Amino acid sequence: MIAMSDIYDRVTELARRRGFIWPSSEIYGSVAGFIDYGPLGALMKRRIEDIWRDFYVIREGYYEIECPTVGVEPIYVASGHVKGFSDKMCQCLRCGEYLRADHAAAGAGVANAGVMPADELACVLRTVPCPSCGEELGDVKVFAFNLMFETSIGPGSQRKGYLRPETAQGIFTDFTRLLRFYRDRLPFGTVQVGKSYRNEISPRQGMIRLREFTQAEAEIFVHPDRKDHPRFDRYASYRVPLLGIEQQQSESAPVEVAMDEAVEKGIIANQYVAYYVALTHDLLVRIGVDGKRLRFRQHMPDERAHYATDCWDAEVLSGRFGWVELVGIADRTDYDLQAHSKASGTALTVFLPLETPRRERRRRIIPDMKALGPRFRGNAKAVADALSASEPGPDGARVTVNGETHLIPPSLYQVREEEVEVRGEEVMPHVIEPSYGIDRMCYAVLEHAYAEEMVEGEVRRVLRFPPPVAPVQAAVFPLVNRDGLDGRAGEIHRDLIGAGILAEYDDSGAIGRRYRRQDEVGTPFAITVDYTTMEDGTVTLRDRDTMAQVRVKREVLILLLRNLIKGTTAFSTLSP
RNA sequence: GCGAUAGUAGUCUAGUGGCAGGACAGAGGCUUCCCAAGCCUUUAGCCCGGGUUCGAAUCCCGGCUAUCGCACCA
Repeated sequence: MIAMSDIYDRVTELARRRGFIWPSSEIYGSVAGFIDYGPLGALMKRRIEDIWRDFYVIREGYYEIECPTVGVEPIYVASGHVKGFSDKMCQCLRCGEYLRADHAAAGAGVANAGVMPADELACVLRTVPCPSCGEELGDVKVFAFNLMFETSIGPGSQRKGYLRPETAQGIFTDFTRLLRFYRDRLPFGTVQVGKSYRNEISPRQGMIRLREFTQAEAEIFVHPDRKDHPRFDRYASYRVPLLGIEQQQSESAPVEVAMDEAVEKGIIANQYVAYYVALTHDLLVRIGVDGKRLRFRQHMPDERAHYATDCWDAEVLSGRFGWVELVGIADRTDYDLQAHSKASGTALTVFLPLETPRRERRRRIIPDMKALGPRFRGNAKAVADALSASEPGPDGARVTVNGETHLIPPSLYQVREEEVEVRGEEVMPHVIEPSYGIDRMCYAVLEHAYAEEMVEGEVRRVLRFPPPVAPVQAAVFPLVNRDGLDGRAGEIHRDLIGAGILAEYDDSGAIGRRYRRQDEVGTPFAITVDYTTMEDGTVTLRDRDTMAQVRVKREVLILLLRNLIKGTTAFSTLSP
């Protein structure tokens, strides 16, 4: 067993040396919060993303879209990121410490510091002591630090843009197009996998907190009153370790609960959230996260965003970082669609027809524009709108426009009682959002896959990736480089590549060294050509985890390897 | 961002002012009938920029990065 405090160092050292993860732009000096994926890291990340797509795009049927990483300012004004993502800060002139301006003021007993504009804060702070050095702050500048990267679009016009802080907004801004694509029905979902950016003040923790990172997000649009998942039975009896609000308050351990029970008992708000909690558990275990070091923690009421009704984080136990959030699953209600609808003036609703249209009596007020126009001039339209929405009395209707109340006599409008057919209703969907941090998942898989064991007095280092995640899928070796063994091994290597299997060929040094080299990068299977191969056409197939070997006929090798790599066949079921 | 500590080959490391050394890894070769064996050859390094000095990996200043603490983490 490896000491937990060491594992981060060992994993990152291996990842650096063998081409998984590198510091970015090293020759010019790296920048914190940015990493490069080397050849094997990029492959592994791609495989994890593709497994994610198997779950969400193929199985759930939520098609993937791709939006720009640069977005115009109004998107992020509407989403709340311009306001909510920025902190008012100031720098102490004496000690140079950067401070949250509102925190400093509040700490000195200033009321409403959190909602105070910058110039007022600066004023208040004059006499406030610096929490760091104790000196009065005096004439400090208060400036907004926004966690979004800013940019400008095009020359001259200087239209302001931001690098997206999450992929979700692109899906919301495409809502009407998507609704049409999905033929005006609920529920439907859309996913996006891509880069997002947050200009963290001080990123640490390697791959855990990055300034540029990859997200995989699904936005599932559901009827606000129908949060039962149509395929809930798939995960109804699936058991997941849950650390609910109750367990956190009593500081007790997570409890294993089946999803149907969790919804019935009200631990999880609805079937949709529960379904994606279970699906996420399924997915994370599939890519190589250790199920014993995985839990789902519910956000405490004061922790979750004000619009979310329920939120669960998939957390994974890291030797270095403790419990780390990999995935957030939230019911975002209609917060985003409301915000974008309001800001853009576009209706972001779904027209849902009733099964049987119902007839309704309605009273309609029809303003006489010919008379209203000359009388109210510029305000005529507003008055007419207010009139239509009013409840007229016998003496007329009272309407308030621009703070003025007018009495409109009955001669200026008609009241018509009519029976209308109501064919359906406009509904603003709620959004269920599972949001995955791909880079953190990659790190968690690396850390959980890393193992050291003693073999004949030597340390063997292995990355025990599940075969579908392993960057290199197979290796081919000649036992020795003579008597035609190397030529035969070369043929087999070409066969594998021709079959779409990513295989490496290695004939250097001793066979044991080659096995170890592949163990270290997690290659699950090795094929060795020996003298028996030359006699009867069989090869040795060696398993990374157990180092066990079986003899396999060359004709079935490719089919067998495909099944082993997919995970549909286990090596342990093969006879030696 | 502040404070402390550190930065020498791909990796780990020795080197307190005087020719930068080793181990492992890598490459080429020999050897080798299944798990980092052995032998020969070989590639490769003082984080960046200034300063002090006859002379700096070493001392000083600044920057960058990493680790820890603080702050930050919608």
